[in-house]
Formats: sequence, C-alpha cells, structure tokens
Amino acid sequence: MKDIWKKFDETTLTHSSIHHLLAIYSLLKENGYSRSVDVANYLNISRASVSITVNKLREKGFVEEDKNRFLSLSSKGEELVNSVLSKRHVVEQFLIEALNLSVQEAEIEACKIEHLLSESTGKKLISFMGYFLSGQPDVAKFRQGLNTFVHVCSSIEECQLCEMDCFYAKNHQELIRMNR
Amino acid sequence: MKDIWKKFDETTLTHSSIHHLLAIYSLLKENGYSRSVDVANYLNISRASVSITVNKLREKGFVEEDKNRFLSLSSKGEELVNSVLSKRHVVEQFLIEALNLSVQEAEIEACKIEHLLSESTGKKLISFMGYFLSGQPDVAKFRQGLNTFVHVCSSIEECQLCEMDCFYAKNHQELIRMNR
DNA sequence: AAATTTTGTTAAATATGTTTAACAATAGTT
DNA sequence: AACTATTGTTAAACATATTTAACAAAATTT
Repeated sequence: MKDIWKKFDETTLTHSSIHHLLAIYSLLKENGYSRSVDVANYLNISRASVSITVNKLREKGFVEEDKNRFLSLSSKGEELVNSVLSKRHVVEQFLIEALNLSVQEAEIEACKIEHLLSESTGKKLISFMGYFLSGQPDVAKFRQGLNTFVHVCSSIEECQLCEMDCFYAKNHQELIRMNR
Repeated sequence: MKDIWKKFDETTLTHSSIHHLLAIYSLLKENGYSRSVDVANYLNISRASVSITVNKLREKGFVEEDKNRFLSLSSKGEELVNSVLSKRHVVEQFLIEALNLSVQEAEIEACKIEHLLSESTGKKLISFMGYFLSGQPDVAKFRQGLNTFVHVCSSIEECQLCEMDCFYAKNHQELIRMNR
C-alpha cells in the first residue's frame, strides 16, 4: 500500500542501463557489430562509464562479449529491449495520433516514460491504439470530434480533471493553438 | 537532436525531491502543519535524509520554514505541486477510463510518470480526457466499440504497433481477460 | 618491426539519495 | 527543576552514474 512513490526506482534496470542495451541493439542493427566505444559514442558519454556499465550488464546476464570484445544481447537482453521499444512505440503513436504532439515532442516524452510503464499497461495501450487506428467509422467520428473539441474549464469542484488550482486554464489560448 | 535519453534526468527537481514537496502539501492539507519528521514518516525514510533534502529545497526556494521549523510551500513550490498533481490526475483518469486499469494500478503507473510529462503534454491530455469524458454520443459509441474491440496482431510488417518481435502477442489471452 | 592510434580499464573525483550512529537542541512529563 | 522523549543535524558509509587522467592492451599505419 505505502511507498508507491518508491516504485520509481524499483525497475529491473536503470534508465541509463536500459539505454546501454538499446544502444547495443541499434548498433548491431545498423552496423552489424557493437563495441564499448561505439556505445560510448552513441550515448555521448565516456568510454570509462560504458566500461563499468557494460561489465555490470554482462554480470547480470543481459549482455554477452566475444573473444574480440564485440558485444551482443543475450535473450534476456533482447526481451527487455523488445519490451521497451514496443512501449516507446505505442506511447509515441498515442501522443502523435491522439494528443497531436509533433514527432519530435512525442519522441522525447516517450523516451522518458517507456521503461517505467508496466508490461500490462503497455499491452493495454497497444490494444487501445489498435482500436484508435483501426479506421472504423465510430472511431473516425470520435477523432473528428476530438480534433474540433475545445475543453472549457468549469469550476474546480465540477471539473474532474484538475486538482488545487486549474492547471489547464493557465495557458488555455496557447493550448488551443498547439492542439490544432 | 542527440541525447534525448538524457532528458530523463533533466528535470527541475528529482522524483525524490518532488515527493518531499507533495508530502508537505498533503500534510498541510491533512493536519494543518508539516515538520521534517512528519515528512520522514509520510515518505517512510529517515529524518536525516529529509533534513538534507528539505534544506536543499529551502535553498532552492520551494520550501519555507518558520521560527518553529514548521514547513510550508513557497508559491514556486505550490505551482510545482499543482502541476504534478494535475498531471498525475489526468494520467490516472486516462489509465482507468480508457485503458481499464484498476484504481490501484493506475495510481502506481501515474506516480512513476507524473513529473516526467511536459506541461504541454499534460494539458493536451487534459483536453483529450475532457472530450473522452464529455458524454457526447460519438464518444459513447467510441467507448462502446473500445470495450468490445479485440486487437489482433497481424504480421510485424503490417502492424504499426510493434517493433522487433510482437510484444503484444506474448500474453494475448491474459490481456483479453484483463481488458474486460 | 617500430611507432602511433584506438580501445578498454582502473583510480580518484563529483553529484544524488539513501542509511545508521552520534549528538545537540527542543519539548513534554513527572 | 530534572528527567525523558522528540526532533533536527552532522558525519561516515554505501549505491548509482557520471567525469577526467593515467595506463595497458590491441590494432593500425608507416
């Protein structure tokens, strides 16, 4: 019950470690190989830092290293990367298609939260987006309505959407512009 | 362009610090006052840790302390708390209403991402949920369709929603159960 | 083969957020 | 007033992730 706020740090791997894995995956896909120095350049951090992190990831069984120190992902590592990339991808789609964020904004936002979403939430969002992108007539009408809808703040008591002060009202005009 | 993954740490305050502020806010609302020891008990961490963090928050101008060491939020602190609570609240609503998460699950997921969402994304989600909860006939039809919709994975090439392997397919039956 | 560059590691430092233990100051009780 | 309990701070320690600098090993170039 308690300590919900501590779940933020209760991840299998840290944000940083996960991005080491994502880097290895991307480099393998792009170049066919991945060494520590490539990861360092990819992530724009020092070789020393990568050395430490990759060794930990190897010890934990996410990464494998061959005789020439070329890196690859274990099946465990691949699974994690797949899960994170899939979640990132749906979140991006939701932000772009449902909330009208730009591709760049969506990329930034999705990268921050991708690894924090649970597997089940990720799957539910995939299901939601499967419907949202299905092209069904009811969905088309909904989306049309969504694009022309203008949310108006009622009093805080009535409005289910805010706490304390009205967060939304602050930049209402600005938002209308962005939301188009 | 680069270093999108580093934005994770580029927050005004850390997750931990923000939860110190949220604790002070909640305690003030609940009890009318808030001391360091109350924050420590609320967050279930040591007094020592709170002492250090609260002093930093005071130096940074988010927290004020009176002669008797009773804590309060500055306007800057209140603004941040309002923003975070508002974002948490919409995210929870989305997870509950659109994705059918339980209240408990939604609380956990929202707490992890609340402070990471940008202001503009928060507002766009509020607008989206304003429409989603508006009760309009088109929305009602959409939601009906959503609740009966079963997402089926096509091949990865066709499906826009996955990367690498199919993340969704793994527990398809399980998901259908959960999504009801 | 020798010289140079690239790559990976290690050590020392910084920053954050924790802990426990010791201590000081304040508050409450008898 | 004296004792006890509560509260806040400081110090030392640990964990994570980063840096720079020094060094060793490997690969490449001349």
